[in-house]
Amino acid sequence: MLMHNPPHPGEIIKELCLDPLGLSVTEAADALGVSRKTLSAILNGRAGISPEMAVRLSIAFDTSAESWLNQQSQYELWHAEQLRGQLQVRKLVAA
Amino acid sequence: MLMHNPPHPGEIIKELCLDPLGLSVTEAADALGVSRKTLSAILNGRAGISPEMAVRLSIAFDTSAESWLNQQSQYELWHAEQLRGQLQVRKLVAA
DNA sequence: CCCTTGTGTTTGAAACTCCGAATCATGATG
DNA sequence: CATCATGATTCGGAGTTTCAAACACAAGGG
Repeated sequence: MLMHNPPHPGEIIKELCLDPLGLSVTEAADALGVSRKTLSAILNGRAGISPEMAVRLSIAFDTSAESWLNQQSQYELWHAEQLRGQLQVRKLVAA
Repeated sequence: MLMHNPPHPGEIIKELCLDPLGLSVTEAADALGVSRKTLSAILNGRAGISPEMAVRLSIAFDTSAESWLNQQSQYELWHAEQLRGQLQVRKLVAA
């Protein structure tokens, strides 16, 4: 079922972008053009990756904005899927 | 560059789900378990597809929640990309 | 003609999220 | 001890998703 609880994208940013370059939160936030608080919240999973933030990440780290946004989507979707059984929805098309 | 302004996902829902089945906004909203207002806002592009709504759509129309959420992401990303040049971001990795 | 019913949309309010400025707590340096 | 940098937290503002209620509009029935 592949029901593995995915890590929040901020964890990925830290491990994949900040740590390898030895960047502090302050340095990275400054480069990204956002406040330390904003980046800190993302790294600690208290904020998601907004579309604008995805573009910022893509510029600073030469990656694809789409991949960051998709990771965020997958993370949010996993949590929404946990509620699938509780949603009162009527099927309109045969399974 | 494929810079085609993408339609908001609500338009897709209407054309791909409601219209083929001859469903009214009222009927579809009722089946999805949300208010008419909520669905109306989505169809008219004044609201996005939330993760929970993506799961609702996947149940009612036997589709993948991921595809709906990805369409929403792509739509938001396109708008964010329009601001790419205005963002004050410093490259941390060589292009 | 008026009244009811059904349609889609809009208004008003509550809850939530992302963000910056300011503040706090911690640890290092002089 | 005092100072400073770092990361996290609190406070407030702006935007978004949601519902309940009310709105405008059309189509029929009395």
